Amino acid sequence: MLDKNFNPKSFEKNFSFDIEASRRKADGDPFMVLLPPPNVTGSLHVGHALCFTLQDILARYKRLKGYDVLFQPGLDHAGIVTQLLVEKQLYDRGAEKGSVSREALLKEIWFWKESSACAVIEQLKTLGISCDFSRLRFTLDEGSKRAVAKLFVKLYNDNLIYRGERMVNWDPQIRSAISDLEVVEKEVDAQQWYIKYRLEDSNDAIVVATTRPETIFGDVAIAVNPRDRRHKKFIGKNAYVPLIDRLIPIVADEYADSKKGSGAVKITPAHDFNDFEVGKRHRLPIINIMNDRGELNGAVPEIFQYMDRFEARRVVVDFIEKKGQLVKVENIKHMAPFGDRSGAMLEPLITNQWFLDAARLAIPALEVVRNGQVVFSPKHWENIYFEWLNDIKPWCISRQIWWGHQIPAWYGPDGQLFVAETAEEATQKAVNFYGKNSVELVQDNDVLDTWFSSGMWPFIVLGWPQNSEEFERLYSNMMVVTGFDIIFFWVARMIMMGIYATGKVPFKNVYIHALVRDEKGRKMSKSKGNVIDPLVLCEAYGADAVRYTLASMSSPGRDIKMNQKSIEIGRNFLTKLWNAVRFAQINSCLYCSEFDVNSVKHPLGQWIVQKIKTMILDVEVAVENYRFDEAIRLIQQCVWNSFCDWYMELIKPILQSDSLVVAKNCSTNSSVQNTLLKKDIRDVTGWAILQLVRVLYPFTPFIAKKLSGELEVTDMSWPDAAAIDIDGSDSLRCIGRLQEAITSIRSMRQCLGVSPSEKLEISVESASQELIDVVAEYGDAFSRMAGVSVVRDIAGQSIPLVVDSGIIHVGFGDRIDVVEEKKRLNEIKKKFVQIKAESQKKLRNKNFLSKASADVVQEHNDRVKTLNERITQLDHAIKSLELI
RNA sequence: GGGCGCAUAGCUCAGCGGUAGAGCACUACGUUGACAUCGUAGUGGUCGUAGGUUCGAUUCCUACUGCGCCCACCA
Repeated sequence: MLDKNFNPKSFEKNFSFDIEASRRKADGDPFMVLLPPPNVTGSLHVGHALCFTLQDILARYKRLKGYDVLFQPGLDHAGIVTQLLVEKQLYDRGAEKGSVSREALLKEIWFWKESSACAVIEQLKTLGISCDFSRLRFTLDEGSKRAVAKLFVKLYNDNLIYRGERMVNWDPQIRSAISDLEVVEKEVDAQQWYIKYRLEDSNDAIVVATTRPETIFGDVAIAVNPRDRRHKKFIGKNAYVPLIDRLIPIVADEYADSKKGSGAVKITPAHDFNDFEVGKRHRLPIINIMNDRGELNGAVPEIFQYMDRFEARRVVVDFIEKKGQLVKVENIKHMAPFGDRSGAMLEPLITNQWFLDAARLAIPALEVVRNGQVVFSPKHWENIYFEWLNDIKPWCISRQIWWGHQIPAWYGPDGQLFVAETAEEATQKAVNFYGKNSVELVQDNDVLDTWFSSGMWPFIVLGWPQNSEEFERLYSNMMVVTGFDIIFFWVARMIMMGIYATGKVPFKNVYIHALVRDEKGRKMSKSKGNVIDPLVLCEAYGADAVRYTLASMSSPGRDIKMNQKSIEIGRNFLTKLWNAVRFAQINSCLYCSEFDVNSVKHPLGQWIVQKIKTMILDVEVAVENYRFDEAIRLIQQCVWNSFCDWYMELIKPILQSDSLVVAKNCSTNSSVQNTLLKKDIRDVTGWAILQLVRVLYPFTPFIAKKLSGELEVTDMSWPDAAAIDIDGSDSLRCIGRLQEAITSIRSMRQCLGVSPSEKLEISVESASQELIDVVAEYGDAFSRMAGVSVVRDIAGQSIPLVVDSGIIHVGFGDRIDVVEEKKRLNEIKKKFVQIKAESQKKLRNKNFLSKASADVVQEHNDRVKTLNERITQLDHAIKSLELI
């Protein structure tokens, strides 16, 4: 028997994670969900909780449906983030910066990774994410390493990977290159200095505006716009770079914008992406003045050497000012690039890096989305995908850090490059190349961008490059659920690399879920302190409630604004469900396996069976369309409204009374009939609860498991709605009549301020035979729910209550205010007349009749007819009031 | 500068070419044997603005306004 109090902690913790249940089934159609591997660094946020919950709903739903489901878990080594984190821990423990060797650091990270991985998995389990944890993979495990090396070599041999000196975004804090995607632009307060560059052979000077005066040592030209009259005279002349008096040419280039700054721009090809291009066009030299720490290097005058870039900026400005070459300073706001991980201001820097020719891989990746082989939901994310891939730049894949896949490239003593899957292979190549017996090779120090291995994840986890049966079965049959922020980072790369490596798309469906924001709609971030920890929510409300609420708020194309209190939506619903099942238990409504739902004869039973059948079918559609919000709404409505508010209230008299009014046409021994009826209702109720629990299982697995256990049912399969075949239309109409009558009486009671404890007399003599029958059949429930006793003749005065099926007379003793009551009825009539008039107007419109669909015309005809009846009844009721 | 999304009840959001919905909040009443994490009944909306298409527009189209986001630009 269930406890009186619903306490999720009492059972959620008790369910040790069921690995068996999360394993694949041999039969069934294949379906795979690829969990976006969370960073091994740590704690999951609500966004993860949402993302994983939605995937888990899909995985569990498909399992119940009989699919062969693989829900593949994994962890990402998250190169830069993890290395920074562990380094910081080491420094915090007293290690000196720069003193830790590569081997020592890697050892430390591997050690730390073990415990962190466990913590992440525990969080997944707490949320009830039913991955097959026996198959847990890590993006830096041996299998991943082999696959990465293999693909790298293949790409290299196909000239899709190359090494070269290019300008990249450089993070001076991490001291590594990063990819364009890892650059975040932020608006910053800055200053713009106007500096005089003296001209050669003249006392004249040209004024150049710059926000980066420290880079003047790398200046190789000044560019002006050829159509800029102010500067035309300077073109072809030379100017002296301040402080160092190096002569540089003044060139004409469209890049110079006469509206910006002074109209003349200094060209520093080594430290600006645009200047680099201008430099190439004019064959200008490249002078690199910065080292990898963002300090000025040996190419600058000695006093500036090893000076930090920001310090150098101040000093340079100071010197220029003293020399009288500073014209003015402006305070401006402008966008500057920062590293998304370190937060440091980035430097464009020319370095030797490895690049992937993404543009070539993008061609088929674009095609598969265009032709519908891969479908995004919601659809509009495809535009974002196209936009990025259409203009994709070479991807810088090398990082100057240690934690990651070390690049499978080796150098000979003379710098000769050998790219191979293993050191042995590389050595063999070198031996052949040099014609010697042995060669000492040095492996490239760099590691690959973390997203390189992430992009290979769909086939890595399926054992690529081995072409297993599993791979054949599941690859291309998977589903990816993720946030829009990693469409470029991850989704696009999985498609590109998947097609390249295997010739097939890794998945057909990508569902992009909402972004979880705080209650004010701000993005959650540690610095704002508005982060909600899903574990805290699970602790407070239970994991089911968290899952339920997140799913209910997950409507497409809209971000989720949430606060902790919103989890009450789920908690309250589950409490209601819990109590409903408790009620069933108290009344011995258990699931009976011999029970045949199609044999249900009692209208109440037919009614709830019908409601549940419809709900199941609708939920199926909703889930298949990733409308998790819709699914939750449907379930909640069925459970709370149909099952609890109506069905359970209506069956109470049958279950609880020994002397119930015998159903119509039951002429034989009434106690025998009672017992049969009770048994019938109990069976239906037990059956109904089991269906509700099964439908809820994908969404709220813990409570579903607990409740199905209470019903002594272990088999969890999705209810087969198609097998439910009863004609419940009469029951639906009949219970509908009952509902309307009860609601109307309750409403009138409230309106007249009659205490709920006071029984009212009603008479249904003027109603249709159908309503008379229904009231007779459900007399007890009716009396109880409406707080009335049904009589033939009302003792005192009565008010006519007009419902769909006729007039119910309600006795109100001497409380009746005839004038008020007439007014009320007239208001209702007025509304009906108005609606009727609208329909009639349409029906008089020839265009409407000829152009509107037959259904709609019929609907309006029916409406007019129904309203006529009700208006007649209202008139009748008003007239009867006048007789009082 | 280019693009995308959103605008519906006090709040959070569904919906939809044919009589505007839910949850929360609010008001009134209520602890009748599943449930106060509850029940019953209510209050509350010219569906952002202006045009257009249509027999009919909250729904489709266009423009505009406001909010949010992505990409690009960075002297």
